[in-house]
Formats: sequence, structure tokens, C-alpha cells
Amino acid sequence: MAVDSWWPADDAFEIMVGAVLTQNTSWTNVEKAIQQLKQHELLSAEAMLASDVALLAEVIRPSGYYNVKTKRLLALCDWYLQQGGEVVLATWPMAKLRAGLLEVNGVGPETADDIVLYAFHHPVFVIDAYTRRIFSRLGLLNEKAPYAELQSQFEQAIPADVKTYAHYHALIIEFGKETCKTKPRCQACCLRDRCELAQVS
DNA sequence: ACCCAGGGTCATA
DNA sequence: TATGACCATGGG
Repeated sequence: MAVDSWWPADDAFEIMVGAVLTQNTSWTNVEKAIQQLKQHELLSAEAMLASDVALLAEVIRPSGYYNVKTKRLLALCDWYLQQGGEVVLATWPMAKLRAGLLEVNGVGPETADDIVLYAFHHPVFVIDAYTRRIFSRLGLLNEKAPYAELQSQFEQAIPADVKTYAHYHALIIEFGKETCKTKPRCQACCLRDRCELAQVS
């Protein structure tokens, strides 16, 4: 599965926006917000910073936490332009990019890694709630372990390759979304049959 | 009418 | 350092 086939976006900036909007939120809600950003021609750092804050909040409303996320998007836009935008950021090494993103208010480890992997194509493994739930139910990791610790486990188990990391993450999300909706705890037994993911252990 | 969902920050002890 | 409150929507 190609990276872009499950995180569709026209450019790196759109992925950055999506990474913030999807915080603790289903992707279907994020799609609505992004669609509305496009309709209002607000899907650029310059346009967001120049827009009326109340309007921006209203436009991204479907993604939830819209007041918080409005501030976070503006902080990210600010940083993005200050550094010189996509052209400059694309030249940064992975560690510098990740550290820089983490400095932005509202960008935590998962949001930063979404951006590092999907927008700038550096090999970093994204740890999300699905990863924690599914693999802890399989008894393969401690759900409460710190982000960096879990990330290290996956990065040691999987070859450090952008497409591979994106592929595994996509598989995890697919299970998180599609299996056993009425019985969430059944995810583990469904997962056992999927060789690709079972091999992660 | 409930329950859940792909985070992160801040205040408190 | 660790735990809890808070942010808010949409779908099952």
C-alpha cells in the first residue's frame, strides 16, 4: 500500500494540517474539516494566518476541539513559515525536523511523527492508540509504556524504511477501524490471523 | 441516551 | 513523575 493511498493529500502542508486535526479524532471528521478548508481556500499557511480566527474555527469545527486546534494550526503555520516552508524543511535531517516540530505548541510525539513520516518521508514509526490497544491485547507490549519506548520496540522489529513503516501503520489502523465494532476486545483474535502484523512480534 | 474515538497541554500533589 | 481535567465533534 502506498503512503499516499491512505493519507491522501496534495502537499506536505496538507498532511501537517491533517496530523493536527486528527488528534483524538476519527478521520471521517477530519475529512470534512479539510474539505471545508479547501472550499474556503484556507489550506495554506499564509491563508490560515491571514484568516479571521473565528472563521477558521468554524471551518474546522467537524474535527472537534476546534478552538484548541485553531490555535495549534496557527502555531504550526507560524513555525512552518518561519523556517522557510516545505522547501527548506525538506532539506532538514530527520532528528532536526522532529525536534523542531516538538517545539511547536500543540504538536506532541504522534503528531510530529505523522508529519515526519508522511509529509517528509523519513523512517519513523508512528505509535497511536490503535497500536497500543491491539498489541497490548496480544500481550506483546505494555499499553502504558512511554511513547518512545514503544516506538523503539517497533523500530527494532521492523526494517527502517518509509514505505514499510507506513504499510504497517496502515494495517494497524485498518484493524482498529474495521474489526469487531460491537466487541472491541475481539481485535486481538482477528489480528492473530494476519501474518504480516503477527510477525512484528 | 449512552459509549467511544488515530492527542496534547496545563494545573496540581 | 504521575495523575486528572479539559477540549467537542460525529457515528454506532
